[in-house]
Amino acid sequence: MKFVVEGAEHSAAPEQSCADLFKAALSGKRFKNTVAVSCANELFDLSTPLARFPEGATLTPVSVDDQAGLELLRHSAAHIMAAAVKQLFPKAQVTIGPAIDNGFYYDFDNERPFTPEDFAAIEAGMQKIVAQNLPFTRRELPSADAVAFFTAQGEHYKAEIIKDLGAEKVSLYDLGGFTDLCRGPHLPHSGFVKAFKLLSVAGAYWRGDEKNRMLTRIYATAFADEAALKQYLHQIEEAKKRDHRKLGKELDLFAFHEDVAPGMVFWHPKGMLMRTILEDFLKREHLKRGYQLVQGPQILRRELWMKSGHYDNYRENMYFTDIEGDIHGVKPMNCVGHMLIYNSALHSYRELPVRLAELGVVHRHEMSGALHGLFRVRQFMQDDAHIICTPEQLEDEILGVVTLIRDLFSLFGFSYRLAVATRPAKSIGSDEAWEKATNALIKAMEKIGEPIIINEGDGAFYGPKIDCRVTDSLGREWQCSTIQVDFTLPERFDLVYVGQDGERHRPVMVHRAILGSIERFIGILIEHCAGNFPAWLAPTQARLLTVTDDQNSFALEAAEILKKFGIRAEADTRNEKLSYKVRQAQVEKIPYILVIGNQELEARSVNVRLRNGDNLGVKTLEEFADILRADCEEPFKRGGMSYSFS
RNA sequence: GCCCAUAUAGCUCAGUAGGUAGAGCGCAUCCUUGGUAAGGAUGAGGUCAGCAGUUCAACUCUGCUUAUGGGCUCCA
Repeated sequence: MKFVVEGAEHSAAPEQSCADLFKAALSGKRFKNTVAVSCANELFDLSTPLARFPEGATLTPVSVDDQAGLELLRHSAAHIMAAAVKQLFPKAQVTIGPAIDNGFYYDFDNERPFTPEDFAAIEAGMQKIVAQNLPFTRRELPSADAVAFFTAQGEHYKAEIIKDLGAEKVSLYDLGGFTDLCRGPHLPHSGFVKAFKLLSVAGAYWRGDEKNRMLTRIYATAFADEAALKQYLHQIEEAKKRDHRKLGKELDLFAFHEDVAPGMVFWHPKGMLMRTILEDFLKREHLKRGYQLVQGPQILRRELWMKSGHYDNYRENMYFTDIEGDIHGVKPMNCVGHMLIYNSALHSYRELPVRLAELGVVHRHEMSGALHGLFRVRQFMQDDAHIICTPEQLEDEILGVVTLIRDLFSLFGFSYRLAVATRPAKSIGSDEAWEKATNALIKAMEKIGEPIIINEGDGAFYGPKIDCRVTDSLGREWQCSTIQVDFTLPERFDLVYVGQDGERHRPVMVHRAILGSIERFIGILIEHCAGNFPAWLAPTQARLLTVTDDQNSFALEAAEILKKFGIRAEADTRNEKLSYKVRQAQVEKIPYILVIGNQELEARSVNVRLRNGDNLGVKTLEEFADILRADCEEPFKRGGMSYSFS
């Protein structure tokens, strides 16, 4: 038989394996790293007989250095872990163990949950298996036989999986004395797993369903060499350094008082200042774009939540309070307030679109286990707005919102992806309304030149939506913005407008939030820039440091002058060495450090040092103000926006 | 809500066969007036998360509660 390997034709007997073919076709070094074969986008074991492939097929070697090879290595490492666990804990049942981003896991059902104290023993067991270079051998069995096989071994989860698969036959992989149900492919032998580490244990429901038994999941990672593992562990450490919870404390931005208000933020002066600058900017930007700022009450009577449907669908996430025997609900969303504001007058088609915006504080009772720093809190502010328009205006309105998304995220240096979510199986509204609205969303994205990604059936039950995922500087994705067309609320609240024909018509209503939760966004921003906030947002923009007490009065005077320029400046006149003050300002990540010694004092100027250590030399206060102003304005130019100093 | 781990000074952490606690940073006072990432001395600071139990004795062991961390589930 003939095959194409790396562009060249090779022939081999059909009973030979891919390994035989590659051994002849590849250099020794290349062959040594080859762990699998790829043919027509499908992966196979290296031991697969050539007869399995069609004459003339292109067989691509998969190296352990490839992404695909690494995934395969991790999957095999999961089997090795399961084998080691079974040796140590024969009563433990194995379930599933896939490769994931950055590693792998395996879920076990043991009489007692595993703990990190078990790691050393399990790792030692894995090391033994790795050292033996045990082969992964594939065999196929009729499903019924496989069920009998696993049942006899007491592996009831495996038997259940096979039954649910409903296939005629299944493949099994043997590794030493351990057999696992698996599609494969796997490494030729366990010796390829040169570096691995168990990372954590976690509870995980069988099949991800909370009604099922909770299994013990062991998270781990594996690499083809020790250096890659070390680098990965180092990367985890680096990511921890920019954890917003850690930086929030270090930079004194915010804190939690878990004993009195779990899941709710106490904003300290610096954090609140930053927040205020951000909110202020958002408000101005919304006004510029034709939104009207409004504000509804924080608590509203239960009857209203019944009308809106929140009482039926969202009650368990809401807080309620009894006021003179009347149950009131704390708002989990801002919609209803905006509906009432719209309905306070009869609107003409001439007034549409009405865009009501609110930096609204909402409360949602998140489950205790779900709370996570600023990312998941129980009280937060949304940059929320509701657009009420005619069906014809919908496309332009969506375009406006998508443009705002583009401008705001590029301001912070995030990249983002938009996706349209279409009608789910369970939903309300007419086909025509769904189709019209979905098309408007897609057309608006086309107009602005965004790639069209469709998430079929992922819309809300009440309407289609556009979701936005932003990517931060570490390459992590976050769901922030959402644009949702809503077919229910206009009905429930009987929203109308008077058309040109004098008749009453039902408007279209759109919910939208850009940054989403302000708390969460600030958390993301902190990690995105590692606490090095852009100059326009930094709580302290410049700190004046004196070399000796002799410069103190000028430093205080200079700080006042800079404040008059609209700069957030402060003087550090403490009796400490300059290097000590520099270090502290640096640790606080203050964008500009202004040093004043006798030289600068004489010239009534400052020596400008940047947070990255660069020195811009001696500048007058006016010159420095210009530098800082330009630095603040720079990011706004990207979105064609402007930021004015107060 | 579920599984595992954790809870010691304002912060970061150490500690003890079970005999009521330490360091560094920060803070205060003093000395020092020093040119770009930590000058020195002295001092103040803790009901060892909360509640119960075992014990002559609990920060330490046990149970419960609360919260936090890592996950699962949830996020109409």
